[in-house]
Amino acid sequence: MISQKAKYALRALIALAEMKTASVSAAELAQSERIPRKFLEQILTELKREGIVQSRRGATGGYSLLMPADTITFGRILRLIDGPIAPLPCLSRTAYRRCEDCRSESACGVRRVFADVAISARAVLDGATIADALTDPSFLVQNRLIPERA
Amino acid sequence: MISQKAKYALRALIALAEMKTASVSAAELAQSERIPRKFLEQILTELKREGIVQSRRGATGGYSLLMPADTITFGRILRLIDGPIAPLPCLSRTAYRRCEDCRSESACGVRRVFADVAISARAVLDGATIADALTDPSFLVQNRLIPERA
DNA sequence: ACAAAGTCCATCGGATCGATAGGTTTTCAA
DNA sequence: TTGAAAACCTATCGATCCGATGGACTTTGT
Repeated sequence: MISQKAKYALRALIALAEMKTASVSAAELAQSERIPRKFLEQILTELKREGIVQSRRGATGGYSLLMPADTITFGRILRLIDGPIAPLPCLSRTAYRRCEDCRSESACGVRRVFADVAISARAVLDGATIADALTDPSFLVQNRLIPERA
Repeated sequence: MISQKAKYALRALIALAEMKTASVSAAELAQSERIPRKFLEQILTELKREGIVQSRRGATGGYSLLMPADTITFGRILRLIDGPIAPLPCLSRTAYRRCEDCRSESACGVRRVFADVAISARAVLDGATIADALTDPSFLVQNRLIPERA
């Protein structure tokens, strides 16, 4: 199960991608997406630090995407918010950690099985982008973000 | 990330499958697998309640598999110990729950992407069994639990 | 100057995780 | 028949995480 926070982050990015307007305030975004405002602010700040989102302070300030929606992968957001995608620490590429009590990594049957899970999960999550998740299909076609939905 | 408890459960089952002897005490199993004994007892009790493992009480008591190792899937153990495999509650087959704040399930872009993750994760986990994870390959061949390792 | 908005940091209640502890019941063997 | 070994049951614990809230501060446009 992914965290609520990661869901919020993804939905916020999708909403930002759908907005034509230059920027949206956290308050507006919170209301339209039904996300607790202060919590959303934290999330957006993280996304900003990652360089995914841009902010402008002061009155008329707000947030906007800093990169094209079809270059922001689910995998990147998930790793940022929830940590490694791999189901075992010893299978993470981005945050490898040896399993404390494991005798031999190469002989570990549990690891062998979960390696397959990790591979396929990564394939999906590093392949899917915010653009793939936009709610209005006509938007996708109009903007040529995806060729067509398979 | 799967829980430590699920890892213990899988390792315990693998160890039980590898044992030729009729039954093993929790204490022995705990020592050989380096799992906290009392914690392991809880796990084995759960596995027993599920009908995966058998127990005999009293002196000379212990645990043994109640079904062939190649019929015990990773998916089953994971669901028992860690809960649903699906990354979103609204994608779980075994424990479906609507996402509280979701407007429309069918229009949810996040859901669409994670549906693919769920499908592939299930394919792997419901396909892999304890027999697939046994450490000693010769055991597998000898007992014809798998034809050969791909 | 003031209001609106982002930023920073602390805290909080509740849940979960990993484990430990102690007592009870069953069983076997001496 | 009694004592040890083992499963079984329930409670509790400390640490961490999760989801969220609050307040103080800074920046910015009008």
